[in-house]
Amino acid sequence: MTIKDIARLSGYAVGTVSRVLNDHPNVSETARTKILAVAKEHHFVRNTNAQQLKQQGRYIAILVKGVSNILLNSILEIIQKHIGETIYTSSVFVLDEYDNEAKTALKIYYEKRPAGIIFLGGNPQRYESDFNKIKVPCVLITNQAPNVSNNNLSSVGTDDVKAAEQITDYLIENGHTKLGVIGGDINNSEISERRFNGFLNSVKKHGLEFDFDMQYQTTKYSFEDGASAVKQLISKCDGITAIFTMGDVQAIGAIRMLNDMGISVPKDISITGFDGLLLTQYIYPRLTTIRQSESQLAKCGLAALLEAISKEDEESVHLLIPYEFIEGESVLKIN
Amino acid sequence: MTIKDIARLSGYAVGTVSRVLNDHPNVSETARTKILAVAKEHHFVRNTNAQQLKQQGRYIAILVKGVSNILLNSILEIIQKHIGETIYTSSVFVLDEYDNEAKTALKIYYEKRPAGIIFLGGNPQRYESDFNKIKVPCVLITNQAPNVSNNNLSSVGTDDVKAAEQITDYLIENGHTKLGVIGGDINNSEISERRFNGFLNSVKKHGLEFDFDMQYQTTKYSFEDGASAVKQLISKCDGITAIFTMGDVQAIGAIRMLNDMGISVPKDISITGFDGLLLTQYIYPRLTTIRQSESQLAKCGLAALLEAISKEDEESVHLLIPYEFIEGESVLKIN
DNA sequence: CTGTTAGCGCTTTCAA
DNA sequence: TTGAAAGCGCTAACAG
Repeated sequence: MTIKDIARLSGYAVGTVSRVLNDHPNVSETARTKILAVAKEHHFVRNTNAQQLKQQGRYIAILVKGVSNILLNSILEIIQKHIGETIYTSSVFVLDEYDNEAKTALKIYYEKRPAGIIFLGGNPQRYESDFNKIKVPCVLITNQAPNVSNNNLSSVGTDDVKAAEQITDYLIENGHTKLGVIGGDINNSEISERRFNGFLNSVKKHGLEFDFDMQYQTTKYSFEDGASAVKQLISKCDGITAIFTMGDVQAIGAIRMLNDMGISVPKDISITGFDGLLLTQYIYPRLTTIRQSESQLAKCGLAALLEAISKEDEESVHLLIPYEFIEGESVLKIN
Repeated sequence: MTIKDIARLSGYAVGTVSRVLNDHPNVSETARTKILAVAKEHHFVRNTNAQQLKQQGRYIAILVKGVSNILLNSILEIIQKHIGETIYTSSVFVLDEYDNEAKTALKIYYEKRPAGIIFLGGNPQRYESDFNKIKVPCVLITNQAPNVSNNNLSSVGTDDVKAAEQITDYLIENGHTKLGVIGGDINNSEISERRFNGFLNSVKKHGLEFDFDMQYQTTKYSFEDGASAVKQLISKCDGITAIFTMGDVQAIGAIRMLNDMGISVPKDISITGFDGLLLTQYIYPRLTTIRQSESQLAKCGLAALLEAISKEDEESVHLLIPYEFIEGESVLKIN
C-alpha cells in the first residue's frame, strides 16, 4: 500500500492524497473523506523513510544510556507515547553505560538528520568537541546542563542538590552523625557531583565532619557495585551508622552485602536510596528514598525539545521537576 | 554531502561510489582507495532514509507482551543491539498482558510489511485464523511452538516443563508436601500451562496430592499481583509450607506481603521464583529460582529469524535454551 | 571495471 | 480545488 494505490483506489491524484494525509488546506471535504476512508480500509501507513527523505526534520532521535535502567525505561515509554501524538516520528538508540553518547549522537545526527535529540541519562557535554558539531536542539532528561554555553541544549531534571540535602537531613535528624556515601565518580558525573553537594550542604549545616577519602566510596550504578562498595566503605571507615547511596540499585546491593556480613539494615546500619523505583517498596527493608517523577520528566523534557525545535534562536531552558521523599524502613532512629 | 558530491569530488560516478560504500565486487583498488579517501575527508555518512527507501523489506517488527516485564525488557535490549549491527531496522510494539497478539501482529503485518516478526512473550498461535494470514517468518522468544503446522513459525525458549519439575522436586526433597502455586492463567498462557505441568509431574512423581481450586492462585506478572495473590492463597488454604511461583516478581511481591503479615520467608513459608532476574540474588532472602539465559534467548531467537528470512522455504526451527537452577535461601529444609 | 539510469514512496511546487 | 511532475539520496540493473 502506497499513496499511489490510495490515489488510484480513491480516484484522486497522489498530490491530493498527500495533502489529505498531512492535513494541508485546500482540499475539498469530499476528497478528504473519501481518501481517509480508503486509507483506513486498506490499513495504509506512510513509509517513513520516503517521508523523511523528502522532508528532513520531523524526526526525533532518542538516546538511552544505561542498559536496563528501570527509571529510564519507564520515562522512555511515556515519551514515545507522547511523540506518537505529534507530527514527529522517533526511534530509540540504546547505549551501554560506557559508550560515548556524544559520538553516537553525532553519527545519528549525520545519518538521520533528526530535528532534535533526546538524551535519557548520560551527558554528551563531556565530549564537547563531538557534541558541539550537533546543530539541532537537544534535551537532557534526568540530567542537568547548568552553566552551559551551548544554546542548543536544554535540560529537565530533578533538583538533586535539594533532594540529597533533604534525605541527608533526615538521616541526621534521626541521630546519625557518622555518615558514609556510596556514589558515582564526582569528577565525571555531574549528577553524582550534585547529589554529593546536597549531601555536603546538610552535613555542614548540622556542623558535622566529613572526610572524603575515608567516608566516600566511588562506584558504578549496579547491584553488584553497590555490594562491593559497601564492603570497602565499612572496612576503611569505622563507626559509620548510616549510608547515603546515590541510587536505589546500589542501596539494594549494599543491603544485600551487609546482610551477608551479618550486619543488619537498619538495626546496625541505616541506608537511603535515590530514584524511587517501584521495586524499592517491595524489598526488605522498604527503602527510604527520593522518587523522581517519571511522567513529569518525560512530559516536560519532550515539551522543551519541541519548543526549541519550533522556535529557533530561542534561549534554551533548564527545568527542575519536583521530587518526592519516600520514608521507608531502612533508616533507624537512634536519638 | 551526498554520494553525488563524493562522485564529483573523486572523479567517479555515483554507481561506483555506491559499490565501494557497499563493499560490492567489481571495483578497482584504485577507485576504492580514492573514493574512500574522499568520503573520509568530507565526513561523508550515508543517508539511511534513502538507503532504506530503496532497500525495502529490511524491517523487523518486535512485539513485546507484558508491560514492564524485566526479563523481556532485558532480552529486548539485547535484540535491539544486535539488530543495530545488521542491515535491518526494527521497532517495538508493547502489548498488555491481555491483548491479542495475533491481531496486533496482523495489523502490523499489513501496515508495515516487515520482513519478519519477533514475539517476545505471548503466543500468537492461540488465534490461528488471524495468525495464519501472516506470510513472513516469525519467531517466538521465551515461548514454544511445539507441534505447529505453520512453517513460518520458529521458536526459542526455555524447557519450562523440565525446569518447573526440577524446582518442584527441590521443594519436595526438602520436605515440603503441601505446596501452593502462584501462576498465570493456565487456560490462556501456554507458558503457565507448561510450568504447571512440570510442577504436576513432580507432585505426582512423589505421590502428593494437589487440589487446584484450593492450592492454585491465578495472577498477573507483577510485584503487586504477587503480593495480593499470596494473601488470597494462604487465606483459602491452610497448612501450605512452600509456594511455587511462576515468576520472580510475583515471588518478590509475595515475600513482601508475607513479611507484612508477620510471616517469615523461608522460616514459615518457603518460596521459589522463576526467570532468574539478577535482582533475585540481591534481595532478602536470595531467591531459589530458574535462570533463563537472556542473552542466549535473544541471540538464538534473532539468528533464527534472520536465517528464516534469508532462506525461504526452510523448515522452521524450535530450540530449547539451557536454563540454570539457582539455589538461593528462600527454601527451608524441613525434613 | 565503470557509467548511466530507473525507480523506492513521498512532499511540494507549479499549472490548470 | 486538483493534477502533473520534479526531485530527496540511494541502490541495482543494464549497458558499455
